[in-house]
Amino acid sequence: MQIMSARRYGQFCGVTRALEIVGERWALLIIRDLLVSPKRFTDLRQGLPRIPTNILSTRLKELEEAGVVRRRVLPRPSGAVVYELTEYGQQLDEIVMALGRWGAQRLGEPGPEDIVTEDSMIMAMRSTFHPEAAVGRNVRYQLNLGQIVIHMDIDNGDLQVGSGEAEDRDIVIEAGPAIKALMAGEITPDEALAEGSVKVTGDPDLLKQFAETFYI
Amino acid sequence: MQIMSARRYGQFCGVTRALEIVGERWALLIIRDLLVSPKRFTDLRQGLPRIPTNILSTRLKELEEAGVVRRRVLPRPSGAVVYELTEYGQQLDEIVMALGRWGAQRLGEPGPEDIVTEDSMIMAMRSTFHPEAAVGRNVRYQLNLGQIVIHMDIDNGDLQVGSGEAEDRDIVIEAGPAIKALMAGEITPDEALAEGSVKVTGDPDLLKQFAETFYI
DNA sequence: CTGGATCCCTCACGATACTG
DNA sequence: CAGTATCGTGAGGGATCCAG
Repeated sequence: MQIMSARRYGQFCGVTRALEIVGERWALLIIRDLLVSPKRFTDLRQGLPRIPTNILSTRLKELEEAGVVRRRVLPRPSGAVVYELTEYGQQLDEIVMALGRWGAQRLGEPGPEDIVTEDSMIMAMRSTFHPEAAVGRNVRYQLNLGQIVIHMDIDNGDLQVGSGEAEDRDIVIEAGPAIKALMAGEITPDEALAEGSVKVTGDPDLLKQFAETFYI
Repeated sequence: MQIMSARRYGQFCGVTRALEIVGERWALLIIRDLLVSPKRFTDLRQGLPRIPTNILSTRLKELEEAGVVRRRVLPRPSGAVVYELTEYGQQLDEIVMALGRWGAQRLGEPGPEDIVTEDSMIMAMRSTFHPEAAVGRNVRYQLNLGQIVIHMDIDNGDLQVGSGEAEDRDIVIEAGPAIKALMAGEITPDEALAEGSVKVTGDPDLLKQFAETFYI
């Protein structure tokens, strides 16, 4: 008789159950990246450079078993394996974004070893979007952070965030970690431009609109 | 120079930061219980019987350091030590409730070792409350689950959940794990009463109202 | 090259005993 | 009551290897 998996909490409770499913180390970060798009094993590794492959492998199996992730083999000739969230897994979208907003309040300066990934930025932009500031507007932002390029398309107040350059962009914002200071209200758009920590190509007023639309 | 704490994820990201703060094992369960009320060390142990005391001790220190929990010594003559959430910690309320709703969808039958605690039930009732089903209503439910007795007071559509018996209660609901089956829609109130897995003292129609107000 | 499996090592966690 | 001390175990970290 199986006494009790040591990793269980021994309570009949929703929170407890949730943590047994996605509370293990790395699990919610895998889900964060899969919320952006389905991915191959190697793509997940790139988005989480410090995860050991055996842990990634184990987590994917556990999440698949729990019905959070689905492993899918693409049809020939590709034959590639992709991992994607089930509908149940997609339900974590709001929770992961809320956690991101909560944690962002304690993001100080990036450490020397800290990296920024494309998927984490896409989720960050989605989670800090304030629809009430964008009602009825149409704008296309492109954001360059070193190698990372993403775009935010606001169509009639609706947000779409994606990888790569924006088509017909209204403004290109180029920044480093200062983008967080700007979005956290630690500096104003004017200050950011003045000190050169944020550069724009296009109407600088759009940077103000940006900061009023995306903030913690 | 401190290279990097092994427990860090090495990313400059809100989700990552959040998980570094509350992602360790047991942390969110401690917070779940503190969301209900401030507690002493021993109270926390009772609500989390399987937590080793050194882990509880360590987590409390980490959470205090992160500004999530505050350790407070009550004034004389009590002199007791209580742990309570800071305002930053309170912000986890919605997240913990959302996790509870998400995990509750995968709560099967309770295992032989599974226990139910008062605080977890209080959070479960808060998180499954559907205000739109209670607008303008005034009801006082008492819920007995073995030793555990809690009450839900709906005052003009507003919910307050607390420990112990309800004053001027309209109905006492007595149940076991079947309360979850009822709230998950796996059985109807009529079936629950018919098979005896739920018993009521008071108007049985109030049990239907209950199931329409509190559900996953 | 993708998608892992395997190995070894370390440290966080778990169980229990003990103390101011 | 409110924790600390001790020690064993297993999950996680890191490197390497392997099959398709």
